[in-house]
Amino acid sequence: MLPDIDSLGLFVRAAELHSLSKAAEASHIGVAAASRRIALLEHRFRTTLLERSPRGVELTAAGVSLLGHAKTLLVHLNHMNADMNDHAAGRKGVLRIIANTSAMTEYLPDDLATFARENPDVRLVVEERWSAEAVQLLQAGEADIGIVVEGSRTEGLETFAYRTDRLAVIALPGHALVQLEQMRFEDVLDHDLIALESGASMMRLLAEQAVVLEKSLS
Amino acid sequence: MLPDIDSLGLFVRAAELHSLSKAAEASHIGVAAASRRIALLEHRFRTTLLERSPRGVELTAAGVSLLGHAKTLLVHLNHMNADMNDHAAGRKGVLRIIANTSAMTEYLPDDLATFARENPDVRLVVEERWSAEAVQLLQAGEADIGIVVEGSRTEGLETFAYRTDRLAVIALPGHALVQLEQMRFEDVLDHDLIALESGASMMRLLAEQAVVLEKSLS
DNA sequence: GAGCGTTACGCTAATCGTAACCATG
DNA sequence: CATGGTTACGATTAGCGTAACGCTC
Repeated sequence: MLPDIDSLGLFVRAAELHSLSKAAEASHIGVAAASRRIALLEHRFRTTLLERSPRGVELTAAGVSLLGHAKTLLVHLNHMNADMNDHAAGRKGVLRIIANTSAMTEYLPDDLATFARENPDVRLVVEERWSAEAVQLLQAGEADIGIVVEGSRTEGLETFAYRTDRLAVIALPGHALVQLEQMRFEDVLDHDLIALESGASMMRLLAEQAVVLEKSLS
Repeated sequence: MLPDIDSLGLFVRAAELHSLSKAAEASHIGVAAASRRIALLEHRFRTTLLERSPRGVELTAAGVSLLGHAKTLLVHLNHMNADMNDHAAGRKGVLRIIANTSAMTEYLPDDLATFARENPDVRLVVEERWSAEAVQLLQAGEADIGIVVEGSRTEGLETFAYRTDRLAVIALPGHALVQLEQMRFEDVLDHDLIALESGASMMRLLAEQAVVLEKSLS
């Protein structure tokens, strides 16, 4: 039911070289075998993939579709192989972590240092991204762990509470906010704010809270 | 060099059922064959994937890594198969289009109607997303065409100009802006605006232009 | 001894390369 | 007639199931 990898690789080469013969050579098999493998692929899919002519092959519509899938599939397979090579070489693998700005600067460095000390064989790759991007990368399998701000849309992902982040307001001495005995988020909204870029999830979160309070971030 | 799909499928089942025998049965092959296939996989990767015990199998660290890769790989393979089945059935495939709000409401419906009339065998799937999300989906191969606002980060993607969008300012009669003979973007920035959500790319674009003019959106 | 995984041994079936065969510019 | 793809045939080999075996609870 499922097609085999080698044939897909052959197909990709044939499609890109516009030639079965070249593809066969590149795949280190005979032309006859190549022809049959493609034919088998077509029979399996019940569709013609290549338009044959005496001076090469061209993709059909179905071929174009398959080419896209096959290429990303092969790329993924290479990632897998690389990972497994890491394991074979003793490294226990790569842990890809995506963190937002606050985690990156606050808690993460310490935690990562501890983890790295206890697991010297695990290679850590850390990237800083906005929460929304982090979720996308996680869903695409491009990363293993993401640290995002509360309230992010995390469909299909497992979530755990990591740390609590405290936000502070900085104002000039004598500013109206400083006069207050107890400052609530609501009070802050009455003033102009200098904060993060508007794309940051932190800001989205603040904006959502502002809406709840029937005010707006300005 | 590359592992075969069937073995990966077997491995996934073995990992999830914690049993080689069950996995063999589920894969419609004998236990002996299953054992050998896993052994071959391990030999190929030069790593042990499963910890054997008299009452089943458990994943090793390398096995956990492989399981993740194998599962997403198999999912992708199913997508591919589905697509090819579409082609076999005469449908020329699915064109997945991601559009932002303005394209969705302005130009796209007409263009899609025309295309659908001329290509009845192509199934169209349209989704509305913000430009940044659209780019992510395209890069992940989850969509074929995206319509985004100018200035989006489109690394690794081909871009073409689609349509020009005209923005309008709506104000009460007698508003300062209405008095102007000719209104420039710069002039608009001197006033408070009610526009789209701050996450929308359109807003990012406006904000960038505002920065160029040394003003700010408020 | 019941359950589970592994190894040994024939056998079948898939796959290959060589070579002869078509089609087109 | 040179180029590129296809089909035929014999040989190789990779993969299967049956069956015997080893280990642990």
